[in-house]
Amino acid sequence: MSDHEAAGGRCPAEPGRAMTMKDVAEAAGVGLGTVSRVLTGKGQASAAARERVLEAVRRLDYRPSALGRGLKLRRTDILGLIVADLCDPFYGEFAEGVLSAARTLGKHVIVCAGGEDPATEREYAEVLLQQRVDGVIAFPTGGNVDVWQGARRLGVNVVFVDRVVEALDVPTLVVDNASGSRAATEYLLALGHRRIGYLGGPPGAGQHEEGFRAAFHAAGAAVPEELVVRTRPTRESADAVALRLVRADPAPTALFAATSVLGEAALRAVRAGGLRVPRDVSVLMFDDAPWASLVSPPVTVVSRPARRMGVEAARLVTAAGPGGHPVRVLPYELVVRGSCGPRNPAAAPVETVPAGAAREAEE
Amino acid sequence: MSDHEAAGGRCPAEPGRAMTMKDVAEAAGVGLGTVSRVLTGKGQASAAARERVLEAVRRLDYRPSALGRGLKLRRTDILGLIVADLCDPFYGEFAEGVLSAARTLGKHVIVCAGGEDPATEREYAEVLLQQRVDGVIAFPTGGNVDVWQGARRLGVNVVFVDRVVEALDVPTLVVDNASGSRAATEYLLALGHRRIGYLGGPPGAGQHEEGFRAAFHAAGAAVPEELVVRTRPTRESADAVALRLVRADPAPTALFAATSVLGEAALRAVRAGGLRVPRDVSVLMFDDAPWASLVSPPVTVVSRPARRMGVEAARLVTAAGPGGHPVRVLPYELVVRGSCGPRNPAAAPVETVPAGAAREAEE
DNA sequence: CTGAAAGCGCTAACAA
DNA sequence: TTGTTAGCGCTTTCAG
Repeated sequence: MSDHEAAGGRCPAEPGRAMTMKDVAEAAGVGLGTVSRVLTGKGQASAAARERVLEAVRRLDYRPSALGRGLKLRRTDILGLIVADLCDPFYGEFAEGVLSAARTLGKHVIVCAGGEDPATEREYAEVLLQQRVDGVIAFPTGGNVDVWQGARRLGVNVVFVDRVVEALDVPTLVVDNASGSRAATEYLLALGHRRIGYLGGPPGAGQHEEGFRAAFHAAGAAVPEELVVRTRPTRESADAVALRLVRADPAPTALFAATSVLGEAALRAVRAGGLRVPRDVSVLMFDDAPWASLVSPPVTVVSRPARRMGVEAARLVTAAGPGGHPVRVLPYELVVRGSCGPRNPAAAPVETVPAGAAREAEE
Repeated sequence: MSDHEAAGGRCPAEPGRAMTMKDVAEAAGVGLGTVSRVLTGKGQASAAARERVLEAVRRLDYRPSALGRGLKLRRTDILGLIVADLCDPFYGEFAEGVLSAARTLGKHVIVCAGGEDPATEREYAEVLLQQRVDGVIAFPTGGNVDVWQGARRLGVNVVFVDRVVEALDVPTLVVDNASGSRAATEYLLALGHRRIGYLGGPPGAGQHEEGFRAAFHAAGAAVPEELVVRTRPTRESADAVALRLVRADPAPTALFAATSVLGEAALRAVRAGGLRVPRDVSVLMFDDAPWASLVSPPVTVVSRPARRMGVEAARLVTAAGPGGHPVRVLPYELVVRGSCGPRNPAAAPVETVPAGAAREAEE
């Protein structure tokens, strides 16, 4: 009705209405179908017609609309990705892997960062479904069962990463966080540590705590409950909690962090407390962040193949249909570096100043 | 033609055809328009009708299709984001800012990581335009002028970040990298350094090198050309180049890295060479990566407000129309920590083995 | 080989 | 207030 002036668009940079396939057809003097055939490559078209169409496309600077196409094809070539926090190098690398694999698969990725919050997860999942993405890759919080079920009904493939959700029969890609945490904790235990502080994320974010506890139980030792703390995955919150941990009264002799962001916090807290690693306190964390080998001493970590996980997830979600194993387990690796040492009972209350001076200051 | 069996979909988790607004209308016993009015909130509807519609929506687990909506509205509520590398904490934080701002603006973000490559940039930009995103935020490589012009013609808002492209009149958000680099270099120069190694990204990725050179010129000193190197932004490539830099014959007494990923490489190279920071070599880099203050000594950096830049960019691209300043400059900050010290002429060629042994080895 | 036409799911204008 | 209708831009039969 108000489309009359749209015909002769030739201004070089005005937000005039976008060219459509119909415009191209007219400009090329062919039918709509011919244009489509030429552009999609499906179906035949005479060399002459093809040339005229291509010429018109060039002249009009035509770009097909993925909207029209998607509506017709019931396929958007878009993937959804829900991670906790792009600032965490693990998720950064994972996302990079997804993006890179998606690219070779001819897909694009809508990325959502939802910070382990079920309500946010619901919101994002809902939005992705409405976008009719071809698939979504998510680090599930464990909730929102209904939404995830709705996905399958809409024909949207879902792949979960890092956590298995029992209530849902969704293909899942994990590293065995529980085992990794257990192995790490056992390593610390073997070094003689008993007062090991555990710094974890919100409940549901991995199985680290279970592994931590399992190691203690297997060793017949009691879990130091007052040293087991969880925090939201922000640097501020993590710092506060880590500081509390380090200052616990019978101080911990080792710290285990469930993510590298929490590991950072642990290290900062240790420094703030004037403690030395590993002499005063050992530190161990999940994920081999690039900086882990840069600090001194380099941090002993449980390494997960982040990028590869991203690549695999993208492939999995694209290889439609419930084919094969519902949960695939990728290997972790305990990379021993220099941040963990034997517990030293002799070290007593650490004295950073001569004993005499310290007493002097108190008097 | 083959749509006959789609009517009575009630299987709980089959990929049956998605519900449409028409289905809802029928189930609720109202017209299509009424459903739309209720769901969009625009226009009137009796309480009775509204209730029946909502009920039907719930029963059918209906989710509106953003495709149909977008086609009609000529608006997708999707933003495109093109960064170089999500593994670089700067881009990670930037992306986090974009995502977070987009969320409050009711937009979603398709993220593309293109590694500073013009060809890849073109591919991504093209794709985003075809998706008819509402806007795109990009760290431009400088090329692909035609595509970016096409964007405006399609009514797609574009915002550039970090680099101004003279040939294009696009709203741009930058930190003055040239000034920041110059200030940093002057700092090094003031410390007495002359043999400063420059480790940069591909040409076009920021104005760091210009600033580096400007500082030398202003000081009347000659740029040590053999110490100015550029690399692709991958860790492998960066490591190789950094190593070469450190091993240059009259060795550099200071290193300036244009990104934190390059800074990592510099540090690794320094360690590999058995050198100590800042005694043997000073190190300075762009971007206050979280690990910068964690290593010892903590790294002196030029800090840019990554997250805030992301937030601003998202706002800018959403606040349609060419309103206001075409290029907005955000402040950087030189954060002096412990990785830079005065040049020590007395230190002579560093000898990690006794001089005699060295000669011995040569003979 | 090619043009015409139907329809994907939605919104908005119009008529009732 | 509400139902009907006309497209948004594309792919895909189906005739010609």
